[in-house]
Amino acid sequence: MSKAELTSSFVPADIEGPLYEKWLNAGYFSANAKSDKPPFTIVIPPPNVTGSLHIGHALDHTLQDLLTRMKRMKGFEALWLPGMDHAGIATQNVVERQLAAQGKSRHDFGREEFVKKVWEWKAESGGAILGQMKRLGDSVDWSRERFTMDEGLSKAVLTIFKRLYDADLIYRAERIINWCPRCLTALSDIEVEHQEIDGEFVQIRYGEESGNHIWIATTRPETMLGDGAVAVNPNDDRYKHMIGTEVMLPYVNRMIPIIADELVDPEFGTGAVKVTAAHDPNDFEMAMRHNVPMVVIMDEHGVMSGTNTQFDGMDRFEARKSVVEQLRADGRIGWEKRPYKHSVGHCQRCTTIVEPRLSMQWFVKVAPLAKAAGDAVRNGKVKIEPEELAPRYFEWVDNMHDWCISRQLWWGHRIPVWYGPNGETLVVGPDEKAPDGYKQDEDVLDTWFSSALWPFSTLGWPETTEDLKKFYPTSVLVTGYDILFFWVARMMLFGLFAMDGVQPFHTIALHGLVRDKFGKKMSKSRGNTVDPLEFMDKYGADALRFTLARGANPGTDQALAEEWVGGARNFATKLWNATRFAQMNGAITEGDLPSDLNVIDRWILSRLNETIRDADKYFEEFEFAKACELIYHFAWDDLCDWYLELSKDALAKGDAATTQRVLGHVLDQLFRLLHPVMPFLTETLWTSLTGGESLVIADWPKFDAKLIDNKTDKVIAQMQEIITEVRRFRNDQGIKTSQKIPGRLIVPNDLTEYVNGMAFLLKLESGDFTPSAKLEIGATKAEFDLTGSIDVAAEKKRLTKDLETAKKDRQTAVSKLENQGFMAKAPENVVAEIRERLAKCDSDIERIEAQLNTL
RNA sequence: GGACGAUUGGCUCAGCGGUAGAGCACCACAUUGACAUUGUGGGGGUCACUGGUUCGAUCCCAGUAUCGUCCACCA
Repeated sequence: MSKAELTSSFVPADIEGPLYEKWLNAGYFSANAKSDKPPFTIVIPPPNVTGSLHIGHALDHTLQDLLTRMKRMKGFEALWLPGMDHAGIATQNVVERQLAAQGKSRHDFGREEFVKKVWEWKAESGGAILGQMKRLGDSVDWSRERFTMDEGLSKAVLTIFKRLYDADLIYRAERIINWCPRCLTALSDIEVEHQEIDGEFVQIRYGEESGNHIWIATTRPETMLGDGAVAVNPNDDRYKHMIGTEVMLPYVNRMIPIIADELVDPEFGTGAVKVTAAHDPNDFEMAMRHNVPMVVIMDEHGVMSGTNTQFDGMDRFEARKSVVEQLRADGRIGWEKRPYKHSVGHCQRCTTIVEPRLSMQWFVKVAPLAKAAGDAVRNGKVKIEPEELAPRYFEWVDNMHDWCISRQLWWGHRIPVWYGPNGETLVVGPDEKAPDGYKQDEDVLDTWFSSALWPFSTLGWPETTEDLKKFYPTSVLVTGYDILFFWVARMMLFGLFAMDGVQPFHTIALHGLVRDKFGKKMSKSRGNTVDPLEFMDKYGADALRFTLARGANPGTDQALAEEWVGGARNFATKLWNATRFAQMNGAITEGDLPSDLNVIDRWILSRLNETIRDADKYFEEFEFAKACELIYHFAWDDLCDWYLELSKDALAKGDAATTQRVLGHVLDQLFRLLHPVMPFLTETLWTSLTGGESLVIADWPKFDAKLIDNKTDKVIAQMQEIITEVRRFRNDQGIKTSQKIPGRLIVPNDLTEYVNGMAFLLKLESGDFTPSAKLEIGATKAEFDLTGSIDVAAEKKRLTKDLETAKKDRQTAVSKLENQGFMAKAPENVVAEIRERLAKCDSDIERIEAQLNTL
């Protein structure tokens, strides 16, 4: 391939699409497997179903793709396990919302037709979101994409269901579950979000004042209609005598017993608790212990029903008000606390307040599964990065309640249980059929039930496929900590169970969430969301990727502002122009590195190798932010600001084969190192510079210890100091940057070779002149002819300031060296360093004072 | 009520037992031939507070305060 000259000084806006097509068509993403290394498999979360790319997905995707690209360059066969799942509430909600906009509901279609409709919509939006993800430059071989809803993976769902059922780990029972009256389905515990709300807390009297009566306190007065008992603590002296007696429940006119249960906290409220067994999990527990009747008083919409009171037909919140009013009118209310802050569960999807409700559901018995999932991390089979997040995982896994897996939706995997005409129950596995006359359970499975199968179902399980043998267990799961419980922990539960104790992945790498520029959570209602597509349009996919990767400290949220993306775009431009400069100056990318390297060459090669070594380490440790920071500063500061600048003189003279080769080498390696983060840009620059086929299939840069040369740091630091000082002097004297002035540098021996280079940068013209100003920078002297008079005041000000600083620094050093404790206990190198510092301060002070005197 | 984390320049965040860092923002100057999506120079922080350990603490320890997140059956 020939080298292509870069013409414009800006990165073209349209490199992404064509490049991605090129990679795809060339088969780079699937064809570069090198078999001498174990496969690197990465599990990726199913994209959301909102139909557009969310910034969180962009982050996920960027990091996953980054690792994949790096591993491929390192010679691993790196595989993504992509797919689309989300067979759950979210998907159904979206479609139902669309139907509602047309004044229709799913019931206008019937189950079969509705499911078909969701499929159509899903294919469309799924395709859209995949397209958007591709714009980020993913290196997925999408030919392996699988839908868990398709036949093959339904098989996995059937298989695991039957296995769990046969192992007594799935059961059906009537329990209190979280019910969303809007989505009309059961929810698992983690699909419920608890929020503090302003509620009420009221004291209510059961029974007549004249007779046996008791004051209870509740935040949910309307549920009194379903009370089956009142509970008190058995050791509560106030109520001991009442235990076993009965009180009259108002309106319902039923006598309910007063029972004793340890669960009741005598300190709280009145110390007497109403027991609404069918609408509260605690009450349900107590009711089970004491045989209290369970009365359901609401229908699935949260409307009061079946109480045979005037409240039937009222919405639950309306009923609450109404019940209190009636009680008040009847003199049954004691104190009322309003507002009363307490925590109430909301449906994660639609924010409706969840109604605990007694109903028949399917559950996974999690205790043994969760134990294994916890142990896998405890015994090191699976590592959580960063490890600070492990306690969260343990807390959840070790205290998990049984998982309600049935959903009263139409979209999803139907529960594979069939009921016979005589009450038979039959679990139908794959390749089995229920007998005629049997009817399938109407409910579908929780999304996460099938998502939990991801690491192996996408590889063909339950068949023992070649893929499964090769790629399971997978290597790394990269995802946000927000779905640690939803998805990650569930994959652990099922993976360990289905695969006979083999973990689904060895590392869980958790990143944080993307927040707005002030670190606030993004939300539509707050209006502070950002659109990744918009940023990609404006600044390019690479700029977005770089921004996200640069902000990705493990497990930590990152603030994202448009300015940061702009900054990343600037970085891209910088690299672009550095490459143009290299091309214009004949950078060479072939052949061995020359042996006649000067100190500047040795320095940049040393810095390059340090950067390769450290950035590689950081990438491997999922420290993306650190790796990016390192590369950024190497590229911009070391390479562009110093190496290129210091090389200009030599390059301008046209006798710089060594510099040309070193420059070509450094850029070549830099682009390899940066490729996983900025694939499009580096591909363009690298192929243009080297004429290579593609960076995607190039080798990862190799750290070369022989090129580390720390002695060069000191020399370069000296040169940097000289240049900075002279520039500062020029600046203080008001000399234009572009203006050449007569001047010369008198440097110590080790710098003589670079005098011309420095003078070139500082726009100093040698020749005969009478110095009108002098500077001393360490062992270097600088002399200038400023023709006119120099600005004495400015120079004095500067020197005085420097003098003060030097004196202060000197004092610090002196007091340390005079400190006997320090001298006795501090390590030698530290003492030596302080001594050096003192010496430098002394000479600085002497020099500055001398200069001041001459002014 | 538990768990985890945070508190560092105007903003967002790194960092570290040995004279405080970045990006952006700010001020001044500059249209120089890689780059104004730039360059050069500059200003700005007693590293939340209080104790302790240490020759030395922004860093380690304890406590306090504030904030954030997650978990939890407080009616």
